Amino acid sequence: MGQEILAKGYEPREVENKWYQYWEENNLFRAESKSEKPPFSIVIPPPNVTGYLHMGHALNNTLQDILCRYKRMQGYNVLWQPGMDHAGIATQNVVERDLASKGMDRHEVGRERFIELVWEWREKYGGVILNQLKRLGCSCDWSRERFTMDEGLTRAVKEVFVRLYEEGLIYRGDYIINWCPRCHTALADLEVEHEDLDSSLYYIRYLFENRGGYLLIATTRPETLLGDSAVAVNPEDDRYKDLEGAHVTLPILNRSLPIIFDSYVDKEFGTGALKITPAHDPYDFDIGNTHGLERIKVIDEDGRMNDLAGPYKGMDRFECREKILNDLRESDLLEKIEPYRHAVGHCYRCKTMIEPLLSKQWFVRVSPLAKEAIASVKDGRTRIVPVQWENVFHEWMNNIKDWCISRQIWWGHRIPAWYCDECGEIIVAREPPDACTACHSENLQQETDVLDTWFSSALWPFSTQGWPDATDELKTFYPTSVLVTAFDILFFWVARMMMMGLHFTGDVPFVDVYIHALVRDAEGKKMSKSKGNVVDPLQIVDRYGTDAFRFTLAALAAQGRDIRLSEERIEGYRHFVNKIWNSARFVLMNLDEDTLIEEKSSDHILSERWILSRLGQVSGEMAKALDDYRFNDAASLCYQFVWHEFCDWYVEMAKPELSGEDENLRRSTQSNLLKVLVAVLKLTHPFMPFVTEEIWQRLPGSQGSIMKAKFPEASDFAYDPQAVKEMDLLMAVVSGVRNIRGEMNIGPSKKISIVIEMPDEEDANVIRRNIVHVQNMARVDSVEIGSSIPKPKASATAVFGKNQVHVLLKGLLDYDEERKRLKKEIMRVEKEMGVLNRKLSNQSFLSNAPPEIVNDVRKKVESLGLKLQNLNQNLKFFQSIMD
RNA sequence: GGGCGGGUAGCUCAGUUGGGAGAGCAUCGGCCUUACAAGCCGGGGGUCGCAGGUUCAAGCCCUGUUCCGCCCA
Repeated sequence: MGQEILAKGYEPREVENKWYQYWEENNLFRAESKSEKPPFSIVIPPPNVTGYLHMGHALNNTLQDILCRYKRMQGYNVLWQPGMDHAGIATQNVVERDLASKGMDRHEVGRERFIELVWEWREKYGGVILNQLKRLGCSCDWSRERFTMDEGLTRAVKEVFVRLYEEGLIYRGDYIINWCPRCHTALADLEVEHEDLDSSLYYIRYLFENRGGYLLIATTRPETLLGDSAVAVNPEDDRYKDLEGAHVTLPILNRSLPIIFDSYVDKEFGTGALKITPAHDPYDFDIGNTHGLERIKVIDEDGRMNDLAGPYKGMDRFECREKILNDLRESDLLEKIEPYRHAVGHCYRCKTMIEPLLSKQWFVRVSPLAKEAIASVKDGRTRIVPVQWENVFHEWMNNIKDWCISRQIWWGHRIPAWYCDECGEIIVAREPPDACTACHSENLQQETDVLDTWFSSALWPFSTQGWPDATDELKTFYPTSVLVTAFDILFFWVARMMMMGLHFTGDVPFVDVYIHALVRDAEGKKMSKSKGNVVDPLQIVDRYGTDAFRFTLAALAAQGRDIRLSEERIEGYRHFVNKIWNSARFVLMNLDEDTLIEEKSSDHILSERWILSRLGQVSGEMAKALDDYRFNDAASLCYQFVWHEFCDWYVEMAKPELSGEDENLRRSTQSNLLKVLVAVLKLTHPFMPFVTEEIWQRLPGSQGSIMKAKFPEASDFAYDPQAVKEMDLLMAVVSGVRNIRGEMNIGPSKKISIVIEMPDEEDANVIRRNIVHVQNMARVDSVEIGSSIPKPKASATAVFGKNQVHVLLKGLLDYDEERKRLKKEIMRVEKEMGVLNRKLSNQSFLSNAPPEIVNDVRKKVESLGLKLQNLNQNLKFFQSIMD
């Protein structure tokens, strides 16, 4: 009994830092650039450099860590590639706020200095989240950390930009884009969040020229009428058939507007007549192009009315709306206002209302790239799990529009394009050119815009591995094995990585994409700062320990469903951590100093043959579940096995052997306990890295970290069907007695005698051999076993199949209680038999159902029949006593 | 408006080729049985949203319907 005794309860706080440090110091997270081992690689979805850990990160990274630890234990050369993106707009905002607090703005400090300040900020405050990931136990290879603004990744960005430009897949042009007047930059369509708002539909009279009357036009944005260049109606609309060639007068500015015919116009909406403002609405822009209309821009980049807005010049767009409505009212041109609810776009960073603006921007021509990505999913080169996301992916990819990649901010990859002051030539190059390629002028200006952060994130799987160089890392780890992410960046990131990866490496960036759930609060709402329902993962970790938290996330991570996180659930799994701790405590307390795991199987006793059989099955099932990304199944298999098989039955059955006289049996039991505990720790390690390491390190004979142990396989343990069958019988006997105790309120301290009636001699022998366990687990004093023993008087009986267990209860038995209990049981069995008998008397069931199903039903009826017979006899017996 | 997902025990959710409805928590009863009261033993609790249909057999497949959530326009 020389083993170190574990503390009574598991205290995560002390343990976690210690082992994380140990893992790092021993380089256990390091991937090998070249290796004989098969590769397994994951690139982390790079968090923002400004970010703090939230529940989404916690789930996302826990799942990745589970996979990485599992694969490492299976002998793979695992790379978990960590890093961050530079979050252009968000980071710039942070540093600008900093400046503002000192009464400055970025224009005062200038571009160069400002970028220096951002780097300084990044060194000082950026990347907090990476240390937070460490508290979750994440086993990233930190020696390979990357940042999208690093030199290497910047080189990849330039290379990609130049090549795409040369291939004609990047172009610059005047288009309607989404403009954020607060961030002062263009945004991609994806970066606009639509929100339904209660608004109004304004009906405005556009007077006809050269004839009486007016055309009534409905609009949600009256201030844009200043930029109108036409009015459109549907050519099929009978109401407006006679308007061919007619003109109306634009209210207030009194310009003449043609009436045009376009089938885009919805006859049902408003009055069926649409004002066309090509410079301030994406659809109007398209119609304007079709009809060659003038683009009149009346709102500027600050969201203010410009010179062309006439009397409204200088007004804010919302102020202008009110003023125009007033003016229209005064001129009797505002006919009515109807309440109207519609979706309005907002900036995803700052929530400011988006202004669609005509602007010169850089775009990626996406559809040729999308084709390849679509094909790669269709032919299975990339597999999306769960599969239903494939539809969403295809839906979006098939309707994809060009991607606006230029941003009017300073923090980011500056677009490698130069404009010639002399001839206007555009030069796109990897290095700054000395002179214009067309006119040889040296007066060149570099483009001031930077690239969308997602442009660099799209290169992440290969830019982090050294591309465009042909590095060992690329050869070893690309394509990556799986990408783990939430669906909300399926388009932002996943699709774009696929397009870029396929185009530039010729191969998919990842073989699998596992899309996991979104974490919501207990009410099912998305967690957000503005709602104030954010739960800080690190507070949870502080309260319950990392292992309990991680296990909870895994247990809740069912495919295709959102996660509602409740603290009760986490608390429940903290109990599980403690359960494992205490089972280890028990095992260690009962080992000898020289106990070792032995591999003999011939003389194993029933409980050992059984637990090893189950261990093998569970190991196989857990591996299968993890291979299929069914994290919740893997977690619950683990929970069920450890608690309800290992602890509830096997450990209990080891107790008499440990305290018994038989020295050999005692030693082999010790050995087997250790063997099963070791396997349990290994199976659990990917979910609960800390507690398993802590216990592992205290086990006799364990060397190094549990991280390097081999994950158990089904074939590591002998499967013994006979043992499983015998154990079922034993469990039924024990449960039968416990059930009677429970229902009749006979406390465990009251010792009882039982009589077991088993017609089958072999069954009886099984129980005879294991009688000590029946006594121990059911707390029984004396037992009698036989093939036909008359039911003792004053006893309660548990019936299972053809077998019966009578519990002698002289002086303890409440006859009435026992009759009630029997009647209840009889009713239950009769109900069940009724269902099955109806099946058997159904001719079409007998002829159509597979024979094995019919056979099963027959067997069940037979066994239930025996049980019912016994139950009825018992009931009759009690009734005769009562009489 | 288009598309997707979901309604299963009081709560949160599993349920993988259709074949006897499950788990955790909560609840009730009994226990300090020398690993664990963060524990042990036992019990109760569901017309699987509603209505049809296919089938010998439907929580699962089909149709319709209602409610909730999300995505896209």
